[in-house]
Amino acid sequence: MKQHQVTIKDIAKALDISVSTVSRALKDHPDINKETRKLVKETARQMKYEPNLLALGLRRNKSNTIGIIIPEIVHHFFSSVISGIEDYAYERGYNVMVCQSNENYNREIINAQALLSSRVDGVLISVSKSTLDFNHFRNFITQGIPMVFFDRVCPDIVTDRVIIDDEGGAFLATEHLINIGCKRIAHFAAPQNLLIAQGRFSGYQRALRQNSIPFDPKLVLHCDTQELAFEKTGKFLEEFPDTDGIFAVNDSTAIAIMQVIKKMSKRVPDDISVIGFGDGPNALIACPTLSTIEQKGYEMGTEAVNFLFNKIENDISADSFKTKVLIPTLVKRESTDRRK
Amino acid sequence: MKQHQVTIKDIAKALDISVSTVSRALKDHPDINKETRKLVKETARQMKYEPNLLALGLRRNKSNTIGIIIPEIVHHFFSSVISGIEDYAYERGYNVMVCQSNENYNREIINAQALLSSRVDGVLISVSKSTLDFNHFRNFITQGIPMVFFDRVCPDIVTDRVIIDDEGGAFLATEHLINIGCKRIAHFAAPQNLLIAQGRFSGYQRALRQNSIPFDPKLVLHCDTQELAFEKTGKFLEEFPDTDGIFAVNDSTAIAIMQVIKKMSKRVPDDISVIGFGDGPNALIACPTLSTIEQKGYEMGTEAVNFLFNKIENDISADSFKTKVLIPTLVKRESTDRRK
DNA sequence: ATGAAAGCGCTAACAG
DNA sequence: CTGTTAGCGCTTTCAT
Repeated sequence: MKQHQVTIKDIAKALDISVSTVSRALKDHPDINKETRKLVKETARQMKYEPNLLALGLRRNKSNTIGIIIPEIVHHFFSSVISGIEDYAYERGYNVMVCQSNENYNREIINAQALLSSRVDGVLISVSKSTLDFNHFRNFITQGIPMVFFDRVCPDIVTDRVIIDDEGGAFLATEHLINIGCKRIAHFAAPQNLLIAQGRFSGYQRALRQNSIPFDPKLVLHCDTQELAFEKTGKFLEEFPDTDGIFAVNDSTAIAIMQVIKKMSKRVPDDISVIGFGDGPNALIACPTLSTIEQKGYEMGTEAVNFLFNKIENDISADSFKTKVLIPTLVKRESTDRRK
Repeated sequence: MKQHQVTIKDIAKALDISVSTVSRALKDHPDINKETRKLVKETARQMKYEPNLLALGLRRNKSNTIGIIIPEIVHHFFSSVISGIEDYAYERGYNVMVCQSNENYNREIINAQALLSSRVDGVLISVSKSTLDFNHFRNFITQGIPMVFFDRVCPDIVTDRVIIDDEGGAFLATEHLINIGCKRIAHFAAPQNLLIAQGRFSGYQRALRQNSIPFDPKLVLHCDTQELAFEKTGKFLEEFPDTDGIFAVNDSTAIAIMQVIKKMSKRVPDDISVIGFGDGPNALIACPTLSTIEQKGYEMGTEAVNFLFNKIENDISADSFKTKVLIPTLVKRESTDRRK
């Protein structure tokens, strides 16, 4: 059974002084006698006093907690972001509450409510694939709770944002395929309601255009997971056997595509070159190693939480909103290496 | 700036009734008139009322939050555990506070304090590699806060535990190497202060013993990360060129070992067979695909949090402690497939 | 069926 | 330098 945890009242009683003296002594209030302060602190230590954050939060209307809503934790990119957020929050003395939406809109709504109820001081959000309506996020704004979107941002809501230059990254990826000689380049894309998916698609198109390669909508399909790749790649390549390059919207899809290609006894990169997006650890493990676009998750986390703390701690500039765009870089590996 | 969030007081004022009526109406207290209840609930909805969990927690001495202390979030196994915990906690209406120790003892102490201050209702812990003293965890016991260790458990403290049968898993792995014909089997191990490392080492030894293969301490080395594997594998294999099997304490080490072996122009599995432990997604991506021991992270998370809720919600059996042992299974893949 | 008031742990006027 | 008191939002006796 949960015990009564030591309170300042207990300390006060033990020393026969008032709670306010204890409170002040613990936080080095200048008015307090040095002797008293020392005594109080020592007693607190002995009694294993830990301040009650619930009480403090109630009093100050500040929980010292930030919330995260993220599609899924088990994903190298997202867990890297969380790690960055956690490390930075730790330095600043904040706790982190993590909610995963599991790409589910309804769960995202409940997550938002939970964070509202927990009176978090700020939220960091990456929206679920299935989310089309964003009103559940507006409540944070109404309540004056700072909110920063990262990666999967919300198009309709004006807030701070940390994003990758998806368009630019996709452009780099596609142009790289063109440079190594690919003529018929397919794009395995994510659902177009996500801005990141739109950006990557645009970058792909721009690269084709700038290199005078005709855009063929048949070469673009919705396929953004390993499972879908296993399901669709075979049929796709039978239907379009002249495909000689594939730009996949993420690494795990790209790797699955390569595995299917290998099973079909075609070779990567010689018959079909493949490039992904993300540069997780898998890219280096895959055979051939996967060319991809580097996307710094940890850095995205620290940048996002940095924006958040700026808003939380100086509520002055509360209505100027910034967008930080992280510039991705091309990582060339074996899956696009045709020099032979 | 953080706004005043709507309270029951605001609702009471709006309807010109007392706060106690509002409170009761919101939680379907039988004494309340149906009309009133309906009215209150409707008004609450309109005013976007969200109960203040800080106040509730203070009042009830229960935060509806559970804490996790974990070595690192960016790790497939651990993030799977968190995911399991989060999903289950979500179902039960609990929030999850995540702290990562980054394998750092001092940070683990501070994490524990933070969770104590946040008055979490229970904690789930996997200890850091560098932790040798466990007194910071005892405070949870003193405070009557249920605690469950998972995977990296604490040897000295009596609590609920969820572990993998590491000894058994390691036995399976090693015996599999023996069965396919390996004679000189090395073990790339983790620091022996971790119980899991001890277990895996013992399983390795038992398999050798039961198969009458002499145990050679020179074939055991501390090497439990990708980096260490890149650094040490080459030298090791030069020194012991007759090594024909390696059991690595985890998958990422095993995969790095295979990469080094390939660079040395030896073949896996024919010259040296390799087996890992964990069965993360990497095992399937590696070339050759990695034989390994399956370790169910998500299930470990749900089991652990299930133990925790039993303790939290029926504080009756508060001093009977259970240990759940998850039985790992052998997954045979190409890295140990010598049938040719 | 509803209201008044106390109290959870803490801080911050205000008073001495 | 220290103590008294009110109040953060909520629940819960105890009245009515």
